[in-house]
Amino acid sequence: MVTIKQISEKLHLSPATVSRALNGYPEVSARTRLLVEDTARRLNYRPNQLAKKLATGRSGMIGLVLPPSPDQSFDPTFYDVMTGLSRRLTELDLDLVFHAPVLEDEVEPFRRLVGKQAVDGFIVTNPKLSDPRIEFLRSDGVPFVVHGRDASPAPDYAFFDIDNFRVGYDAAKLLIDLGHRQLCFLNGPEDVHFSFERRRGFEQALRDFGSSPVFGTVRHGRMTETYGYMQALAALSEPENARPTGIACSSTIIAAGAMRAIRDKGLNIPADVSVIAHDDAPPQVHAMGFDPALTVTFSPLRDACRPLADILQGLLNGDNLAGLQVTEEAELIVRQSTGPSPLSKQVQGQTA
Amino acid sequence: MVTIKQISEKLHLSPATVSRALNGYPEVSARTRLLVEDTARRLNYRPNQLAKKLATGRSGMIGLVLPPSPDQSFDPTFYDVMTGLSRRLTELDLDLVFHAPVLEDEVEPFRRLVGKQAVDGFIVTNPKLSDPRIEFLRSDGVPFVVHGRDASPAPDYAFFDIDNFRVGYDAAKLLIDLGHRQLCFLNGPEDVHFSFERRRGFEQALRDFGSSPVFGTVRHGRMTETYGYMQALAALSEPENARPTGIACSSTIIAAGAMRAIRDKGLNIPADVSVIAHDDAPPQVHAMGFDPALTVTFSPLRDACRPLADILQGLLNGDNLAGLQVTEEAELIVRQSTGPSPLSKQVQGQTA
DNA sequence: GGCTCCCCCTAAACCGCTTTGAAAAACTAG
DNA sequence: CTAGTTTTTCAAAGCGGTTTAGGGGGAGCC
Repeated sequence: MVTIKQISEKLHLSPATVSRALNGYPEVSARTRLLVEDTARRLNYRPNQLAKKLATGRSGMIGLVLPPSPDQSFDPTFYDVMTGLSRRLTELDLDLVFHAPVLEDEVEPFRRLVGKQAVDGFIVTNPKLSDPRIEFLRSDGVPFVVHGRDASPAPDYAFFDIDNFRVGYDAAKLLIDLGHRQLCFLNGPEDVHFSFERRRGFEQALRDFGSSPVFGTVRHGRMTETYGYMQALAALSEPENARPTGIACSSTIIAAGAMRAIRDKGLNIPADVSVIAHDDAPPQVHAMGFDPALTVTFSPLRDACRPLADILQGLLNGDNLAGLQVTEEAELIVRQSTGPSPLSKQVQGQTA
Repeated sequence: MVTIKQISEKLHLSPATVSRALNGYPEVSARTRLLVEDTARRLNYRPNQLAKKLATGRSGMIGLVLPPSPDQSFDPTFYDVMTGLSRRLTELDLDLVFHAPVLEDEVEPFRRLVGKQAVDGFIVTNPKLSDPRIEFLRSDGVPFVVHGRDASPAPDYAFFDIDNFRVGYDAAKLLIDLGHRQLCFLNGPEDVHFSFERRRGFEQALRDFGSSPVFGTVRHGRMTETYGYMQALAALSEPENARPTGIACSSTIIAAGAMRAIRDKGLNIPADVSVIAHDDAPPQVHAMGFDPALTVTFSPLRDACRPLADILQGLLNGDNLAGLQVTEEAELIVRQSTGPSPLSKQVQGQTA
């Protein structure tokens, strides 16, 4: 392995100058810089990361801990985040160190990594409404950025989130605008912030557009196809006057289940029942291809990776927190799975 | 952060002694050692990993690169490996640094990590028959262990694999013993070693037990439910005399598809068609619950993680290669998805 | 008492890089 | 030509550990 010292000797320069030249410091002449850069290249010099890190006090490692999962199954969205994150961090010359917690203690990997001084910061995914990992990192003063957020009304940490209130709001609004008066929202788990926000948005829309009364029920659960199927089936089995004509889903996977249930009931989409979902574009489900094409609020998870990485870097550079709390809007894309309520003739006048 | 120097000053000892005491070197008195250990604990001393690594020349990091996937979808088995590996490596005080390649170049992440001197070794998963990653690492002299192996008849690297020849052989043998004379093998992709080996085993069994002629076709493809469904459907649509009564599958996911196809054809399992699969126990599919219970060759992926990690550690310690090439047997578990051939009366005499 | 031996410990070098403080070199101005 | 700046370079001190070479002092032996 070729070191800075070797280069300096070869060039009759001091290691200090070589280091400066390679790291773009101004106090080195252009000629010397070129010379150094050239020899470094020719000698195929690679700075020893460890030495660099020891000297600078930065490890260049970012901790990523697999979020705890209720059953031991895998959250496919995490995979998406992980790969996207890795790619972006690589560009920033940071590395991802991955840990899977032993199930009992979700904080332990963080404690361990912090104790070892092995990482400069963390990315926290799938935060709970009240999350012990966030609590720990905050109290320990370790830099971290959250994908999503916890329940605190004004978080004092860096995060990247989408406007989940709007997701719920827009879904409900669209359905209401189409004349639907009996809605059902198949939301995510009850203990995560995004579900909470979407529910708030959903219910706010019910209130805002309730010139004629609109009814909506919200159901919570793990976002699986089965959950979507079962809950939609249950909703559609209600007596006629409580049966939803518009179903909002917190994920495309849920929507897949819901649509299956609708069909099993002998109903048509969107003639009898409209379906809208939030789509964060997990590749598995995208490939599925919905028929009819699904109306969604759209915000690809992968798109979150770049900001997440960049926010973290900002954090490490000591940037102001204000710029490191990002909330993005999801895009409403209307396709064929939503249409006017089958009962809309009765209420059209009131809506318009 | 408390350092060795602080401890040494507090105790009026030299840093050298403290270092020795903490690392269990013999040339330090029992009394001193206890003293040092005790103060270290009280002061909550954590050795700086970077400094340690710089001094010892070991980074304590293991590289894990997401294997390239033909489409961009996720191989759920990789997740299993990743978590299991992380847990075991944590016990060995090693950390996993994760990289996702940009799609064009699967070797690049390795080159990068090696260049940065960021890792002590690699775990390579999903090897191809001829694999550029293995090629690179070998030529570069970096320690690595392969989960599976490539096509070389006598690999000169460390690996952990299951006896895939036997997997194919046992599956065919079981079906043949049950009187089946027309078999079909829905194997994995053509360009991976395990498929190749299983096919070899499968075909060997056909030859070994061919006192009465046995026919078997082997199909290759990506191991998805759809693949299983399509291929099984195709096989079952053959003219009567070429229609398989026993289907072997390279994974439980394939089997799920195959079983669906069998049912769609109005056939019964195992009365009309027997199904056997290889089961590496990915949690997603396990949960699925087969009906009838699936006969399998069994070897959980998770079980591979511990040996993989241990082999790698052996490698880093300079152990002899011979002990670091491990092939394990899969276990044959006969359940309800296999039964005598519906045509067995005709051939029973010849088999017994 | 003098000698060796062993045990326990220390001083100092080292890992490869960064960074501070100061000196040398190269300009600029008077 | 000298004094004063500015630019460029260097020596040396870290970063926090490990490790080598060596030293003090008590025990054992003659």
